[in-house]
Amino acid sequence: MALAPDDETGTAPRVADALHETLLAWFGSHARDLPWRAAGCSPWGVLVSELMLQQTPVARVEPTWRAWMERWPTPRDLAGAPTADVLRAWGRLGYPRRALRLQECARTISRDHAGAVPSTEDALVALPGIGAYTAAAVVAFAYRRRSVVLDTNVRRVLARVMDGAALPAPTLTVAERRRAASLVPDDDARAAAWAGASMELGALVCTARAPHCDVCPVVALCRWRADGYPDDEHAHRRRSQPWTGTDRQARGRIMAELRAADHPIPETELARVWPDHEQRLRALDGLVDDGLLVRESGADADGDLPPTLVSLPR
DNA sequence: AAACCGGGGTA
DNA sequence: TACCCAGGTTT
Repeated sequence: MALAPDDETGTAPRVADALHETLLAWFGSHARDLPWRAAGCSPWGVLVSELMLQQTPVARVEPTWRAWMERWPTPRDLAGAPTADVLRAWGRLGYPRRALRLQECARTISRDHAGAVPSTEDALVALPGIGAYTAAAVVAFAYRRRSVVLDTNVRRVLARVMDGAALPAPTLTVAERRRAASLVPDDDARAAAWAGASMELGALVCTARAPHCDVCPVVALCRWRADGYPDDEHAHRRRSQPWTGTDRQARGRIMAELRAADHPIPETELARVWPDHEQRLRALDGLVDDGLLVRESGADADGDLPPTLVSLPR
């Protein structure tokens, strides 16, 4: 009866134990030495890293994170900074709304939490820019407490090892979350280590395109491998996002121009970086709506119609 | 459930 | 060229 499925989850407890032992041991010797994993890193440092790591790879986040934490070591420091400086420091990490949300986050923490990063998922999820994944990650990595950290890497690892699927379903299901929860060790310290280990395996070994099964510590437990690497069942439903010529690219060009400028710029001058008039206006409107840019009327020296100027918010 | 939101690296 | 990558918010 030892290999009978767990009545709640359909998971054999013995498989879970073997996964834990193997993966935690592997993580002990293969974890990357990242600055937000250092012993002295504050919860705020962990939170900042998680916001930056939403959709941006480690290699590009690391230098920005170091400079950011040196400049604004605490939530109160960031809360008091000019938003223009925050957006410039964010640089080319992408999705600049995250920078705005991070500063809002700092202000809420300063005002409602006495400047201390909350340690519960409920309080964390209530903060701007923090969803289920980031809240769980802060609980695990900043406070070393048990949580269910389920990002795209963990989903892929579990889909392969447990389900024998090439990739997880396009959208996270309730059953998937419940199964992931059942695999998190009960103990706080081991649960936090499990979160790091399962993410790390997905990031370094069990990669989406070309997994490195030759060096995988759990290769012997992997159902996807045992089943002969079946194809992705959901391939027909996945579509990649276009980039060239999109509004997103236009927004990026405009933001880059404004970050580089040290004074307001006439709207018409932005035609230099995005010639299409209609699309430029649409992108500009969106950026203003998002609070990433502000419009102001230009100086009116001689009664002519003043040009509209745009700049980063103060 | 689907759309929107950046940008750089790699096969 | 196509696809990948430590998500969250809005509709």
